[in-house]
Formats: sequence, structure tokens, C-alpha cells
Amino acid sequence: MEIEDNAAPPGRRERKKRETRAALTAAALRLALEKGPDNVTVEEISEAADVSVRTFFNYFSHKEHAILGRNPEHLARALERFRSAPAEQSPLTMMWLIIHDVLRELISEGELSRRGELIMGNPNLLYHLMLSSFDDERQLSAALAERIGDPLRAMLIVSTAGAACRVAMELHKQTPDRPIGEVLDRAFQLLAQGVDPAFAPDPDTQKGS
Amino acid sequence: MEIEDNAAPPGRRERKKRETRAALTAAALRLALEKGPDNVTVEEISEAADVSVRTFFNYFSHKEHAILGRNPEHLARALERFRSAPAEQSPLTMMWLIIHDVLRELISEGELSRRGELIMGNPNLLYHLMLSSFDDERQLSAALAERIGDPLRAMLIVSTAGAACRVAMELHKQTPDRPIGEVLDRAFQLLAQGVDPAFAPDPDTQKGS
DNA sequence: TAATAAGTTGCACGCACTGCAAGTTTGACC
DNA sequence: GGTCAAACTTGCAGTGCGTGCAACTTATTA
Repeated sequence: MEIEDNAAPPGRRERKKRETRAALTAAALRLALEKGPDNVTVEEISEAADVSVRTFFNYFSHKEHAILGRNPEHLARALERFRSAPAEQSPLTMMWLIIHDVLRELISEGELSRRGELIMGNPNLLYHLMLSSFDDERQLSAALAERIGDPLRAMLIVSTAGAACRVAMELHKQTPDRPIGEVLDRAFQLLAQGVDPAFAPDPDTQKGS
Repeated sequence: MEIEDNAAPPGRRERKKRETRAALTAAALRLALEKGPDNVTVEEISEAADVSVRTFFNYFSHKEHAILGRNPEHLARALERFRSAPAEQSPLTMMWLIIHDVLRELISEGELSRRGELIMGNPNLLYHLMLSSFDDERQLSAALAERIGDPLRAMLIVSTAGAACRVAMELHKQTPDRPIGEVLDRAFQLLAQGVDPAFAPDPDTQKGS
């Protein structure tokens, strides 16, 4: 099968694959918006994209992946940034840059509001998003750990940045008038400087761990 | 149906329900360890617990929930702690207490290593764990927001604490000799005081958001 | 134009999960 | 003890997801 996106020579085959994939994600998104994500079947999506159900599963291992329509390029760009960034660049700042990059792109595509709300409003979609995000996070953590030589801190930075994104999306959904970038920035400030400076585990009452 | 755990009068009915539930989680855990979580069917679990498949689904909405075997009491205790804690108690410290509470219990039951490794080694299980954790996190966030009057910070504290737990579990799996409580404590210290004090988004190069 | 690789499709299958309409058990009240 | 309703279990039928396999069709290469 080998459904990959080699950017080498875009022959007819490559083009058709991209078209099919695009048709599937478009149909999936449209139908999910129309009828609610849980009321869409793979059969309908395939029908709308004019391919067989079996072909659908050649492109996406899960129905939700088609609706999410994630762009694999984002992770590649992020890792590249990690590799090429100056050594003194602060890790959280890199995460911030990466996220704002993606955010800008989503906003400019007008996808953020449509897909974003759809995802945040449906636990199942959100969890599939996170599921695939976790693979990304793992790779990012590994890259960052290599950089700063502190696996725990690396993992913590990446995963809390992810948490900040989710919180920002959730809050943005509750108060859509406030720009999401603003919420995100404050979240990152909190992460950077500490979410709770008063943290003081009492060693007397809570010793036995 | 009403399968609940009212702590009022533990009659025969209540007892049987608890037994059935326990039998199902035990069977699920045992079989998952034996054959791998993905190779266990609901039918096998039900068989081993000597109930019908349909009954299994009266107790658990997903196969994974049986394997996870989450104790609904934990959330109740956590919320209670939020309600009864002194006003000056720092929020992250409360999260810390809650988590160490659960941790102690899991360790004393000897479940941590078995279930923990199983979960961390299987994305699907991890995903379902988070699925149910998020409901908890939402309730905790709401309770905390009420307390401190800052929804963003409340959500951030709860969700980053969750992230810290996952990171600790992951690291603990990689280096089992190091006690998980220790890893967790350092993670919380980082959260409290900031994961990256050098964070400095450059407003000149990255203005347009 | 022939040979090969890459994609598509239909088919059969296993499994998760649900609603419904029985049954059976339990607890409460007389 | 007997009666009754609520709680719980069960089987059955059905939907939908996702996979392996064996054709079949289309693009590529020589």
C-alpha cells in the first residue's frame, strides 16, 4: 500500500492520493459539523468522498483521524525548530513559538473555529487528538531532553505546554470574545514562573510516601 | 439499573454488586497481564467473572474501564478535601496531598507496579485513563476556580498536576529503581516555581498572533 | 507493450457496545 | 409467610468499527 507523502516527484499517483485524502477529511469535517461527530458513520464519509469504506481505512486507522485532519507537517517543523534553534534559546519559549506557529496557520485557514469547537465539544474527538498529540509530545520530549539533559524537566515542559493549549482551547470556547493567543500567553507566563509559588508540602504530616 | 455505591445500608444487594465489580476488575487485570490488554475480549473477562457479557456492560461502559479499575471514591475524597481545606492552603499543595493519598493507597495494595506498567505500556489504556481522569479534572478545576477565583490558573494547576503524574509514571517505568514519589515531588517543585524561568517570548520577531 | 508496483475494492470476519424484552433476585411492607 | 415493586441479570438482535485476504484496476518503468 505505502500511502506516504514523499515530496519527491508529484506524479499523477501522488496527486490522486492527496486529493482522496483531502476529500475524505473535507467530507468528514462537513458531515461531523452537520450531524454531530458521533452520528457520522465511516460509510457516509466514504460515500461522500466517493471511495469504498475499505479505502477509507487505508488512509485513516480511525474515523476520528479523518475528522481531526491533522497536518503531519507541523510535527516535522517543530522538530526542525528544536534542532536548528540557538543553544541559549529557552525551551518553553521554543514551545511557545511552535504553538503560535500552528495557531497562526489554523486561524488563517479559518479552521480554528470550526474544527476547534467541534473537537472541544466532543470528548471522543478531543481524546483522539490528544492520543496523536502524545506521539508528538514523546518525540518532542526526547529531542528536548537531548538538548537540556534533564528528562524530567523536558517531559514536564512539553506536557505542561500541551496542557496549557488544552486549557486555552477550553477557556476560549467558554469565552470566544477573548482571543485565544492572549489566554495562551498568560498560561505560558504562569508555567514559566510557577503556577503556585506558595506550594509547600508539609513534610511532617505527609512523610510516609 | 442504578448501579451506585450508596454507603447507606450495605445489604446483600450492595455486597453482591461490589463483589461482581471486584470480580470483573480482578479478572480483567489478570487477563490483561497474561495476554496483553489488546488480546483480551469482554467475553473472556465476563466468563472469568462468571457473569454474562451484557452484565459486564452494566458495570463498565468500556472494556478498558474494567482493566483500569478506577476507584470512584478517590474523586469524592479529593473534592471533599477541596471543600474542607483551610482557606490559606495553597492549591498545588492540595493537589499534591490528593495525589500522594491515592499513590499511597495504590502502593499499599501492590497495584501500582502491575497496573501502572500495564497502563503506561499501552496507549489505548492510557488514553482511557485520561478519558476518565478528565472528567475528574473538570470537577476539580471547577471547585478550585470557585476557591481562588481565577479559572485559568485553576485549570492550569489541575491539568499540569495531571501532566506531572503522567510524566512521573512514564519516568518511573523507565527507571523503576527510583521511587515514584521522589520523581513526583521534583515535578511538583518545578511546577510550583516555574518550569522555565528564562521564558521570554520575543515580541519583536513574533508579534503577529 | 509487457512486466511490476501501487492502490482500490468487496467480502468475510471478530469484536465492542446498545436497546429491548424477557427473566430472576432482593428488600419492604403487611 | 405472602405480595409487590424495584433492582439486577440475561439473551437476543442489531449497528458500527476495524482488519486480513484475495481479487481487480491503474500508474510507472523498461
